Amino acid sequence: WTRERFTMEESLSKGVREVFVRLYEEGWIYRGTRIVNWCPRDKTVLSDLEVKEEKAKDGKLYYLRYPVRRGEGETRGDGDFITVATTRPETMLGDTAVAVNPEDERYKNLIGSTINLPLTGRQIPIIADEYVESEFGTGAVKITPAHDPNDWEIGERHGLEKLVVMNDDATMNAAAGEDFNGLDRFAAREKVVEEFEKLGLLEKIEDYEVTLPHCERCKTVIEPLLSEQWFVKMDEMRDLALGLINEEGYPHFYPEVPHKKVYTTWLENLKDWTISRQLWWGHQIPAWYDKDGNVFVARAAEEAFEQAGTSELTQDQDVLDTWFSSALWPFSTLGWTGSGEGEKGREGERSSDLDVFYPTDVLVTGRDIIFLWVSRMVMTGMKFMGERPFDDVIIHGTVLDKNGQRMSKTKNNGIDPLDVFEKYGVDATRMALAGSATGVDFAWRDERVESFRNFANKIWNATRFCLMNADGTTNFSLSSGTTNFSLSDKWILSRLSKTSKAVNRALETYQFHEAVQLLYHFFWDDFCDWYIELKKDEITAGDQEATGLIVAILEQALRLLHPFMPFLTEELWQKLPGVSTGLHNPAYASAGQTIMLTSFPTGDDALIDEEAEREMSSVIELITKVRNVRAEMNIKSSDRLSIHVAADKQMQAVFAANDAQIKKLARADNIVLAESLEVPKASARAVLTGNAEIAVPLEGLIDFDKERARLNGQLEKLDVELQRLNGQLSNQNFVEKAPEEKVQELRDRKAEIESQQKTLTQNVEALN
RNA sequence: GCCGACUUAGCUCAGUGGUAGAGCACUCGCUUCACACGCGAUAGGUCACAAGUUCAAGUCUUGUAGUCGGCACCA
Repeated sequence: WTRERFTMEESLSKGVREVFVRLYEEGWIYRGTRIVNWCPRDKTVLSDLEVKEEKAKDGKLYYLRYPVRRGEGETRGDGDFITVATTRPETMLGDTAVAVNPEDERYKNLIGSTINLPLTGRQIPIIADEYVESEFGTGAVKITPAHDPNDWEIGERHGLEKLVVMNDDATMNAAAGEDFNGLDRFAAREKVVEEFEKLGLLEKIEDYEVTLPHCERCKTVIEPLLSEQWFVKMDEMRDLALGLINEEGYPHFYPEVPHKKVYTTWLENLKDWTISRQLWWGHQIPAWYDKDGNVFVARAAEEAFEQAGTSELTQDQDVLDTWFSSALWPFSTLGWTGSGEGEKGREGERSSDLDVFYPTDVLVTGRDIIFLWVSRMVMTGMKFMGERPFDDVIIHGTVLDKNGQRMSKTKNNGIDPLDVFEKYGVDATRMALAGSATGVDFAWRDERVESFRNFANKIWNATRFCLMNADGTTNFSLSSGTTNFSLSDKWILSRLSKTSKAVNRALETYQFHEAVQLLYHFFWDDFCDWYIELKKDEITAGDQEATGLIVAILEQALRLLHPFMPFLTEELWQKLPGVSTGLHNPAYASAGQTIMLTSFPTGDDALIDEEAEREMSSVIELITKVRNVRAEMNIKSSDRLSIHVAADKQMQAVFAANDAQIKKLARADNIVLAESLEVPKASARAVLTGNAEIAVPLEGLIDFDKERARLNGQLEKLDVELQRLNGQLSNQNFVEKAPEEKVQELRDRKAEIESQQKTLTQNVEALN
């Protein structure tokens, strides 16, 4: 927080003025009169990016007849009109020409003629311009250079007068004529149409689907208006950004599709950037004017006075587009002011933040500001730092409402994050969002946050359990007592290491949802549902070694979870016995004790134990099968069972070593291990992977029909899989062309299924 | 008009050419002493549609439909 920055503070403002002056001096910033996007309500100019196109409800196309003049002061006969079509009839008051395509046979003989422009008493020429498409409308276009960007360009080409007929609030001005002066643009539109009708010059009105530009902020229809503003020339800026992405591939977009292409295409078609705004809030433009209107661009008033040789100057009242200062963010926040302070690579100076941190690694943002912000940071970074501002850009999805609609104030379908925090907690919200960060838009679901609230509660309770018996436990380390590790210890350490490695891999490529899933399932399924349950007896009995180990594993898990659930994990970590600054990354050994400064676990290859994972799978499978028997046969949990297991010597040894844990979790009184089963007919049966078999004697409890149905259900499932395997294995092409490993894998699986089917079939027959 | 993405369980979404997954919801059972915000066991799929490539397609190619997004034009 010592580096908190705000673009309006002095240091950053200094950078803004520096950049403005330098770009002005190089001719990359200029002041000019152009057709701009004007919001008549906010009374400011807007950049193209702040204008949103929306379909108009009742668009109309008006066909207006302009009388063609025959001789001095008179028009031709009744039929001598040229008809133009327009969606904005009021702009005809500012027309200074009518244009037709030079090749259009209908109008060829009229080129060079003059029109008596109705309602104005003005006379305007008919000109020829390639821009006009003969097929569109009537093939004749009214030209209003001061109120339409395309018309303005035609006006430039033909040296037409640029007649401004509107005020800055979109009312008509005196140039529009006495009858229209002061009328709002839409009232003027109606009046123009009425007048044309009266004159018999309104040919027709057609319904017409039209999209209109709206002010992004206030939704008012934008008026294209001739206005003097400040612009950044984009030719060189665009080339800097295009060169970077085309030649060096920076920035890397995550996900690359579709953002890289959209970004590149936008750059290729870029027009100049309007940077002045008629607003109160912002960086005031560092330009001063003398009484004759001469411009002095300077870093400060004194510098302008010096240039002008007078202090009789007034500063430009306009401010800069907010994105102008934001465009400098990657270096202005690191101390760059252009004056040399804090800048890179200056010999003899101590290393500055700019030296250390620029270029940055990654920018995280939404796609709606790729053009507004990301592209401009790239441009100014290249221009003023000489290198890219960041390597990677993560574009995350947009949060939609529960119906998949974008949230908006007008629809009132937004959610208040503070309400969500209040209801489910900040950590749950954070993890729910991280778990949704796939780059794709996603619908907001309270239930999803709720599930992570439940997860947070799970972590809290698991920690509580570990701490209940941890009094006096101070010595914990994953490597302590290595020789005494039980199967479940080796298994959980292997799972922890694999999870750590996978989480790191996921984070390296910004797969946050993947990291969230890994951690959720490691903590809940592996650690809570299995490991804690397996170790419960040892821990509640006060086994110090077991407690030390479980605390060590918990401590690692909390570190892994910390970036996703910072408050909860810090709170719990502080409560763990034996935590100290000794666990910090060595660079922070002297800081106050906090989980924030511990190293992020990377996993330990030495702890990965495939054999332990295989053996543990067998134990889990055994317990699950017995639980299934219990559930399907409706055996009360208070009824203790006896479990008979037939397995090879190796598996017998595994089950024997975990006898106590199996009894506890399967709620059994004893386990009989042997090469083959010798049990009464009234037993429920199941098969395990690896040719093992179990039976649970249920004298007086078994329902033979139900057991038959249960076993047949399992047989059916196996049969479905077997059919598929047979299909593949009988395909000669598969056997010949698929990798040998894959073929062998299927053959092994087929053998496994056939063995299990054989056993299950015998079991069913034994029930008869 | 141009470009792009998406379409997988009831809902919201993951999914790396090789046995389709999660959370929530649903069904059944459980006062098992960390947690009912819980535990245990199930059920639920024509991976939008059609063709193609491949031994093998949710995954690659093409087309179609629908949904959404971006850009442009709009006399």
